[in-house]
Amino acid sequence: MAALQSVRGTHDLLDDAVRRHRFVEETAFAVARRYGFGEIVTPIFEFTEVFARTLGDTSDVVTKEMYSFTDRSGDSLTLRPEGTAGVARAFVSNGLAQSLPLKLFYRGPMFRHERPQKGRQRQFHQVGVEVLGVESPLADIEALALAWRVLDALGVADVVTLEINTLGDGDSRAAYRDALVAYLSDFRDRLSEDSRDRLERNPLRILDSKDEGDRAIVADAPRMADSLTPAARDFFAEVTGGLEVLGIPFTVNPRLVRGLDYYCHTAFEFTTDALGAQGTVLAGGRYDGLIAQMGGPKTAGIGWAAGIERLAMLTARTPDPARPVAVIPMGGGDLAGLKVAEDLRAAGLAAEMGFSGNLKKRLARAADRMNARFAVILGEDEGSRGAALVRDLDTGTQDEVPLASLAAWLRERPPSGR
RNA sequence: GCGGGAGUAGCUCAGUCGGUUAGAGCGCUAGAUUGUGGUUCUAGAUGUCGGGGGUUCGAAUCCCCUCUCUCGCCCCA
Repeated sequence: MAALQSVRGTHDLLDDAVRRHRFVEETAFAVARRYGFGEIVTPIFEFTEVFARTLGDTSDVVTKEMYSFTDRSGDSLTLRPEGTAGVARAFVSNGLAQSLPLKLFYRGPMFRHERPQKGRQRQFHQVGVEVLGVESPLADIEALALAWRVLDALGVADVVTLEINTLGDGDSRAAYRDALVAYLSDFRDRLSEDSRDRLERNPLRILDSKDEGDRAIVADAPRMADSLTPAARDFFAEVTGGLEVLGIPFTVNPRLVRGLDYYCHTAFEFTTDALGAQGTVLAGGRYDGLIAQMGGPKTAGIGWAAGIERLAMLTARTPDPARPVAVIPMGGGDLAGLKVAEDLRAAGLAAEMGFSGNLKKRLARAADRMNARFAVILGEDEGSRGAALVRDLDTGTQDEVPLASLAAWLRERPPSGR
């Protein structure tokens, strides 16, 4: 291993990257709050069974991507690869069935041992929401509306498309799976190697194979829609109908399948073609059986998760950092300058000191690097009158302001955007 | 996990018949200039040439291994 470097697939966030990251996170939560969501924070690691049991034995996440380790007590623990399992576990652990319905927002790091690519890291970050205890498709519609509003608030709604499908209820899914396997088995020899494997483990996944040959075979395969029970069909119709009422654009993609076992009924993905191979930016679906499967009371659930890094790469809107006041002491009065800066900070203003170079250079730095709106010049002349010279770096005008009222003066003139 | 491409200063890169002390631009630091703006000028600092091994009198340059990034597959946010 060369010198000092971060672990493969992990990255430091610096300056702009941090700001973009937080912007995505805060924007998502701000919008979620408008929909009545509260925040939940769960540990970033759990007992391995929490993930193994909920995600399904056949999923790639469980079979080859988990960061698992044995701790000093001999327990097998795993860094969370996704958020829903932990939230579901917390729901059961804390007896939250008493508090239904619940609308929960979460954010934080996730870990998957995958080969890194652009938009794919081993430690990445998600924001996500879960709605628990609402069986009605209204919850699906609201969750999708929230997703749409978040993407819109981030300024990425126009480069993203919503694809949606139904996986049906348990009966629908079992019937469809049988029909699909029966059909595909006839073409077994012509399927790609990957898909022959999928035929055993997860036949639905063959539907969205990228292999040309597979696609030709799949084109004539039986369709999920034909296997849906009337109830499942009605459910999906209500979801799509709701999206139309709310004016949220979408396309039905009958081949859309979700990777994790716990999904049923509604499945959806917001994708973009601006990110290379990792086009999915936000995805989720309904998981009515999950909590019961974990040993809790039968509880409906729907949720989604979005990749913060992927969204951060898409969003052009990064808010500028707050513009500070630049305090520039002259005549060697550095400590006096520090005192003035300290008073401004105590009054709630952002203040930075400009120490080095002559006045000309200090002003240039204040305007350029610090992006300050005002420079407070502490000169000897003004100092003798108990005042400072405040220069507006945007307009070039300056006023002499008594030190006693400096903070109040500045507060009346909040720094505008860059 | 599989297959392709790439790694030289903080950033973008030049450096290929193997040949002294490895370069440029930008950025950084300081000065010109302790009292008025992003320009300019001058000076300066910084590299285990991703890491390890090998070939050679001599390796940033050729060979092997490895690490990381990147593109695609698998899969996913």
